[in-house]
Amino acid sequence: MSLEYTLLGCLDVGPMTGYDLKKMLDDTTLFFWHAELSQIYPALKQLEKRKLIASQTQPQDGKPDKKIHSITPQGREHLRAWLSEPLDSVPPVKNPALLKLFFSGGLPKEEILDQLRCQLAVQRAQLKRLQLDIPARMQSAPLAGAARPRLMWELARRYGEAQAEMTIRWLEEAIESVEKEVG
Amino acid sequence: MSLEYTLLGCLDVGPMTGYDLKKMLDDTTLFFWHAELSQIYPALKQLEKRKLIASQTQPQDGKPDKKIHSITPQGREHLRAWLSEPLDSVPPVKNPALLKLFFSGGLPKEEILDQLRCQLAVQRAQLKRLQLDIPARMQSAPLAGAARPRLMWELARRYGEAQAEMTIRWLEEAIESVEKEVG
DNA sequence: CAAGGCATGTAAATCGTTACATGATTTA
DNA sequence: TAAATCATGTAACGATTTACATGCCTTG
Repeated sequence: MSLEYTLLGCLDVGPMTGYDLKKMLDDTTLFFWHAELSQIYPALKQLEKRKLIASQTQPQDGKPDKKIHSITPQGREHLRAWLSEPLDSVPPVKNPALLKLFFSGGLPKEEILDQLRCQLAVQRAQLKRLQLDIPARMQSAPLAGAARPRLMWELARRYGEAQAEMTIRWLEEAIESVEKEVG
Repeated sequence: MSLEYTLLGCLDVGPMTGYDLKKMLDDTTLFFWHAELSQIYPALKQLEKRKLIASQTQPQDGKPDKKIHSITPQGREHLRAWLSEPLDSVPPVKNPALLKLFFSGGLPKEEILDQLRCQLAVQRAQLKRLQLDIPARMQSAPLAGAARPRLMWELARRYGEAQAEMTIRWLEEAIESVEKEVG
């Protein structure tokens, strides 16, 4: 259900093709939302049928024609209604790394530590990406100029950064706890 | 795919019914993993067909017969193989709260603040649950006695706690940033 | 000359939620 | 007396992923 609003939210920034939408998601929301092209194209068709977006076709040669989608006034209204709706519960989370750790009590100590060290490397790489790549990509994304959207984007990025930093601290402490443990 | 390992991981602790498995998940892993009964029952059937678990039926009256599932040696081996497999990428995350904020740049300042304050209340409640309810439930969960599993469970709980604390700090700062903002 | 970007999609399969169906016992 | 707990499941729907299909142009 959120994919619908994700696409409307992106198109609220400016007209785009399905391919552009995928790139925009990968460049800006990847660390808190993602979607495949095979999911985006049918969703766009459905949004058009509901008159929440409109499209115009731009002929090309050598490539399939470009279909440029734009949000309609009804679409903008629909998006706005969703944005105003309060989110009053903790979103359901699925964290396979934590799940694995949770069941790893029976493993040899060294294997648990290997797993935790691997996660630590992954998270440190992720933090670097959030501090270097993402800001650059957000800068170059369409209409990043307006003050208010830029603040929102920066807040989202800061969340990702804080999340990665927190996870790194937690992993460092977890490694210590497991190392110290008797048995 | 992870549901399969989740069930094996739980049954590695001791034999249980589908209903018990659901309760165990709700009591211990809820803040990083969950599943519905309608998903658990078919998954158990499939695991039994693959000889990774076995079941025995206990007649009852007034209620459907209990089906008590237990992990087989092959099942234990299967679980172990999964646990040893390194997780070398950032798990894909979906955070609808962050998604909404990301697109809220066009909303009146006060509406953004309402949304953030609502999230703050939700997260404070979540933190309390992680500090009070979850430890109590983990204590009463089957075989919580063994030292190594208990350490893993405590590490998972600490992650949830750190996550909630981080989110609260982030929301407090986000509210300040939006309040201060001109326009 | 292989890989990746550009540009569209469809089809099949899997994963997950919500609703339905049954029915006794216990608790508020 | 209504709701929750115990206990099993199925069916329908919706969301998501993976694989398939096409084909040119650019970059390394």
